[in-house]
Amino acid sequence: MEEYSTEMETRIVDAATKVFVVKGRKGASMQDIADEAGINRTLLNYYFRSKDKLFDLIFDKVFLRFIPGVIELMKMNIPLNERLGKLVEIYFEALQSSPMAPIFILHELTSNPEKLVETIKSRGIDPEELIEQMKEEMAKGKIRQMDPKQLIVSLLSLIIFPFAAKPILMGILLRGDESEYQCFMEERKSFIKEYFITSITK
Amino acid sequence: MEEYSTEMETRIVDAATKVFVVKGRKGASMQDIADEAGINRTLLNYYFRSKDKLFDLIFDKVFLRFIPGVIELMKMNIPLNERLGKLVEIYFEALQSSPMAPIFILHELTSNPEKLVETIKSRGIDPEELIEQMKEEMAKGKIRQMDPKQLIVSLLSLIIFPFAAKPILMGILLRGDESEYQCFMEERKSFIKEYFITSITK
DNA sequence: GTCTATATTGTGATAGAC
DNA sequence: GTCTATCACAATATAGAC
Repeated sequence: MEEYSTEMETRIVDAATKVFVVKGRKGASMQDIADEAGINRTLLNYYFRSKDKLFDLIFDKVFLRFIPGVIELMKMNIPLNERLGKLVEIYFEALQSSPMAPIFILHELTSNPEKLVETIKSRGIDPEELIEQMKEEMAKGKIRQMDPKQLIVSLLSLIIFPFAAKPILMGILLRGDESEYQCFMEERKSFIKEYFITSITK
Repeated sequence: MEEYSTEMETRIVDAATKVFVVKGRKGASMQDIADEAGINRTLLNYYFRSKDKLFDLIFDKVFLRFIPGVIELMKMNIPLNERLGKLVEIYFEALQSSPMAPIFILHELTSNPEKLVETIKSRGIDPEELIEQMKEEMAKGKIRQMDPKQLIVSLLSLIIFPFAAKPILMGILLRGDESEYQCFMEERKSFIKEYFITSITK
């Protein structure tokens, strides 16, 4: 029985992730990845057969970074505002270690929409439970009346967009200062909790 | 003196825009664009010299769709909540005619960050005036105390992200129903005004 | 201006020596 | 497993006929 993941394999996967996430499926070449890994180009084919196979592997891996935490969260039996607060924590942590992931995922999905079905449907991602809880708490008068879906999308927007739009924010709003961006993102977490989550709670 | 834009040129630009916006700089081939325009491939080189030149033209054009309206808005002398409401209107209109533009722009900027300087800095985009107005109205107690930059980014997030994330929303939240997505986006405009803009106003 | 033919380069992938 | 050599093909771009 062989190992599932050799040292060389993880080395390649790490390099491929870096390159694919920034340049995308077409923008990245096998040479780029080999250079990043510091190995010969043909080794990529030896270990992963084809570029497309390697890409699909990376895409799944990057995409999955944003799933398990949410699944875990859904299992907890806690009040809505607490749950939404934890959602912010989970996504910020995932995004801070993969800030480019949103653009990578969304660009691939727009130029390759059929991919969505394969990747998502197979996992147990279902916001129905969260929506139910929202409706309940609205009925009880604990939070303001609104469409639960609008609320979910709003929260995700507030969290994810600033990571995706980093280059624009840096250029226009923060005058190219990297440390100012870090500072901005640091404060953002509490901003979302204080000004959004709090304000929907009655 | 020749015309600045012949019929063939606009035909090519229209086709190139469609293709580039969906597939990106590398993902799109000259053949794709020629097919979309229904012309011979070599005519693209005849009219626009190279793929990169054509792409840069398209990128500028698409990017600029989101600028003039905001510039116009900044000149108006109106209260903040009204101004933010108009900002929502302007962006929704621009985004509804180019829903893929955000991903297109952000993907290009992440894999090509130096591009930002050339494209943005040359235009007169400066949020300083908007930030000033926010500070004033906070000082007067008209809106809640908060970092003006967080507020701007939040508003842009709420507007832009749902367009960029269309494939995800369709797949997970709306179960693949296109008309439900249209309906969702239609309601979103008033949702943002009612639940976000209103809630920051004291 | 528009086409065909062709040059040229980049890139993914495999064969085979070591 | 890792390398060199090579193939096959796709893609950009240009030259030149019409």
